[in-house]
Amino acid sequence: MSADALVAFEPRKTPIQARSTVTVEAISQATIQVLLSHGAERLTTTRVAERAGVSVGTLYQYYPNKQSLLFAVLEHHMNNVAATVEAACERACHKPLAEMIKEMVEAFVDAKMERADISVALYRVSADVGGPTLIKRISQRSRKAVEAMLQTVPDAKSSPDKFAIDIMLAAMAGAMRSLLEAGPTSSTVRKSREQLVLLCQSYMAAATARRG
Amino acid sequence: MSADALVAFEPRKTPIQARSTVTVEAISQATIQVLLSHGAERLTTTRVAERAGVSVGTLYQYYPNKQSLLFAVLEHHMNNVAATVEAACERACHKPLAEMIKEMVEAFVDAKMERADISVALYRVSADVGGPTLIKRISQRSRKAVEAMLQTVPDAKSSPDKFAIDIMLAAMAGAMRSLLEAGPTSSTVRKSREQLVLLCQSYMAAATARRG
DNA sequence: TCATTTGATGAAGGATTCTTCGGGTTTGGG
DNA sequence: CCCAAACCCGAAGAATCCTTCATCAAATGA
Repeated sequence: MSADALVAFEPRKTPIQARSTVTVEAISQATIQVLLSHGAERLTTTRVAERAGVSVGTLYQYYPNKQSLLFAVLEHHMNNVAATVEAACERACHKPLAEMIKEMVEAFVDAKMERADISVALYRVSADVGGPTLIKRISQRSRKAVEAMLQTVPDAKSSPDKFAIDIMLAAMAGAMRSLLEAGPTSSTVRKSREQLVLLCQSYMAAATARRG
Repeated sequence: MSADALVAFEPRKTPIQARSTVTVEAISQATIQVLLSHGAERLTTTRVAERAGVSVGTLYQYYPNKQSLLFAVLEHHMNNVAATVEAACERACHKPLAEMIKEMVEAFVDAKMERADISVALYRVSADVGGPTLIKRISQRSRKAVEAMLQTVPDAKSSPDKFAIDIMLAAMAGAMRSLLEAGPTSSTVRKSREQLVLLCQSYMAAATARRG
């Protein structure tokens, strides 16, 4: 899935009148609902249109194909998580390293858990919709946010390099995925949350020491 | 995908004569080759049979459906990686903690890289074939191996609990997935390998200290 | 050798889904 | 009020693909 292959998922037409704006939003919501109620396997364009209360033809006026439906939802979800992480990073600037990491990780976990059902459903379709490409693009945003945050640590040691941050984020996201796909209880979520914090804290501390 | 849903992927008939053993193996190999050359999207039972040099009917005599083809390949691949990790754990018993982790992580990374192309292709189909369920089952094997290894650390501190080990393995696997899907260069692989070691080492050290 | 079991064939049935397009409806400005 | 643009409709085209089953071939072993 090359980067420019994503153009095949871009909207076909932009809503102009208020009427169509509502329609597009309804289709987007219907996509999520069908995904949750019927599963990715049995998500059809007809079913989504039906659920949205419009006809298939209307759907195809705004989304060029079935994949673009899921792509839009995936993109929105990931942007949402990335924004949450970025916000946490800004809030945590100038605090001690351990606290920075804690806030960032907890923000991520909480954002994912907020919509755990959607997260799990999207894992399933991610691959068919340019997920990896999208991930590359969006995780860079998070990486930069974390990087900026780390450069404000009070203690003036040098901070970990880009590579280490990428590893940390990938590890965090990967562990979270495992957790979500296993169907976590509120107890395991709580424990995972703190363990994930510890994981990232100890790695960042180690990566910092190495270079400092 | 519940655990007992996996029965739908189990072989339909077991080869008895040598002739059919060859056939089944050919089909399995053909599945991988079609997966790599045509992609998961365009992997059809007919194409696999064609590639294997048999007819579709023959294919269906041993595999109950299309998914079972991919399931078999996925299962084989994961068993292979798990076995490699287990072997590394046994070799690393009684060594210092840091070295244990190093050998385990490196064994995992190397096993994945050995068949990087297959790994990436399987990530794509994993979800459609009971991947998460299979992962749960097989990652338990790795967890137990690591657990056993950790109980032989010379230094007599208490070792991390099951939960921490699960987190570590999930993080390791998740980071590796990110790496593979990004299409790594030999340089990034080398760096990732050592960073992943550091990640797991520092986490295990921290988790041990907490409880010790 | 011959009957029985095992293995292989591949055309065709059956089902599903994506996507288009010709035609009707609504909106909003002039 | 009127018209062009925006919007919506949904039956039908077109393309795939999965899976079966009746039939033929090969192997086994008694």
